[in-house]
Amino acid sequence: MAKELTSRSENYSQWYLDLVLKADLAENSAVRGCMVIKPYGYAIWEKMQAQLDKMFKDTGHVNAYFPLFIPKSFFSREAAHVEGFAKECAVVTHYRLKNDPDGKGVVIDPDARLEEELVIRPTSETIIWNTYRNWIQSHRDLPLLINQWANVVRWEMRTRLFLRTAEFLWQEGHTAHSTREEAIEETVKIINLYAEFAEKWMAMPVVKGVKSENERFAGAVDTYTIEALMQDGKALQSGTSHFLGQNFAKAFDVLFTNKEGVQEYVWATSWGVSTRLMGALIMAHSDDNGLVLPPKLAPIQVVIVPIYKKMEELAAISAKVDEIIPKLKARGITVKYDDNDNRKPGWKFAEYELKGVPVRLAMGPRDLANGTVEVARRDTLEKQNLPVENIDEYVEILLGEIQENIFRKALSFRDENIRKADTWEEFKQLINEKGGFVSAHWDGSAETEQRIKEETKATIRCIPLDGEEEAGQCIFSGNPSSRRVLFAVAY
RNA sequence: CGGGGUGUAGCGCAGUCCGGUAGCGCACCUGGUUUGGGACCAGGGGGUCCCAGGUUCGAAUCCUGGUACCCCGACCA
Repeated sequence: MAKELTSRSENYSQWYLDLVLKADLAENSAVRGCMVIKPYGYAIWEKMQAQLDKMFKDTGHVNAYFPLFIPKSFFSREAAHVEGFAKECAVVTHYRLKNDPDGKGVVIDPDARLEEELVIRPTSETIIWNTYRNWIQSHRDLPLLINQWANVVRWEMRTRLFLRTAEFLWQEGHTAHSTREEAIEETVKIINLYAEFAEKWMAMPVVKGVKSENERFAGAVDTYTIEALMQDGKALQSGTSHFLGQNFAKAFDVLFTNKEGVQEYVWATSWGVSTRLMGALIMAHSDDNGLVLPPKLAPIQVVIVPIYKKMEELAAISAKVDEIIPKLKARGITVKYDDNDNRKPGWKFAEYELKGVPVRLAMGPRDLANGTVEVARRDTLEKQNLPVENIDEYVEILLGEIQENIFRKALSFRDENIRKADTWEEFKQLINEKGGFVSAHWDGSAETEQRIKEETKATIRCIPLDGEEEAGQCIFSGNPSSRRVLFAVAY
């Protein structure tokens, strides 16, 4: 019993941390706030990347790469943007080290000070729009639909593996359009794409909506978001898509000549999802036995464990397994045969449950004699013995079933945890005692939002896109409101 | 940046109050027995006790200064 997980009921955040460490997803590095993503964790991220990249390309986007460093002056161009990001940036001031004159290691060479400091990108709008100025002259150059996969740095004060790290991996899309309508259409297209990815691939239901002014991206006109609900009742912002209006075009002088021959500022969007999605994925489905991964993103979808006493038995089992593996692979299923003799079956069962492998096949002498195999599914922990012929077909169907089942489970949890509040007392009680999303009327003012946050820690997660017009009164101020918004305590 | 805590083997910790041979569990190595839910026995290897200075015959332990990380708040994808 090497790896004990803290249970969720005992201490949810410790459970999360234990899980990330013990499932070998990531660990803290020698650098404060920065993590090492380990091979198993990175393999999950690669699967996410592959699918997202495909979805971006299917919608007409192309990849490019812009520099890690951004001249400091670029940050002063867009006022709201500076305000939002300036505080948390890492800055490069020198370009050379030299041997310490006292003979101890190296020191910064004071003669190597940069003329202009370089900011390590917290996001790339500025460097990209500075570049777009040279790329865009005419409406014929538009739209420009570019994505980049990159790392960014935000000097966060408190960090948590995957959920908030000083350096993180993400993709950031930056598009340029000739009309406001087209840019808004792009913003919405992407938030829908993110929602589809979250639900179909991560099996994680999300609420699509628009951010309030307080929660909006620095420099955006509108921020669209997908919000997910974690098992502890806290919300996690999982992806954002921003309509930037002409703010960055104006800041970086990006103009195009329209069909009428008139110069206009370009319309912009930007959008991103990050390795935070890993945190969301981990928390969305996992249990006290470890990770539960949706089959579509599991690096190993099926593990086969042999059970044997003598080496002859192992040989016989391996021969049978060698027939099964090609059939599974032919169906596009990723399979691992763990015939490592140093670990007992019980150890392997526990280990692969911890790692969230969706399906486990176990085969021993008994199965060999009966022509069967033991099939165990990670989501429900159910086991059954099935005939070994056509097991590949069964496993393929089962993987699909698991994908659906964990989504349904997460969806009903989410839906059970959206509650309406019509009075301030009711609101406070729901936030404090039940958590989850609370749907309530809000007067639309930043002050009210701020006061609610101070008193309950709850913030407006979003104004849901599918919300209906409904006359009501703000739960805090009593002022009139035309629709409900979703509040929650967030990560 | 405020409040609290911790730095001792790869990991988790005891030892520190009261100075005197650096320990335990897991992991690791060797051999054997095991293998249908985290095996057992025997043997073995592994340490600048966070750093610097001080007190002392002698410091993981006492004193001074530093430093790193973790947790709780304010800030955030």
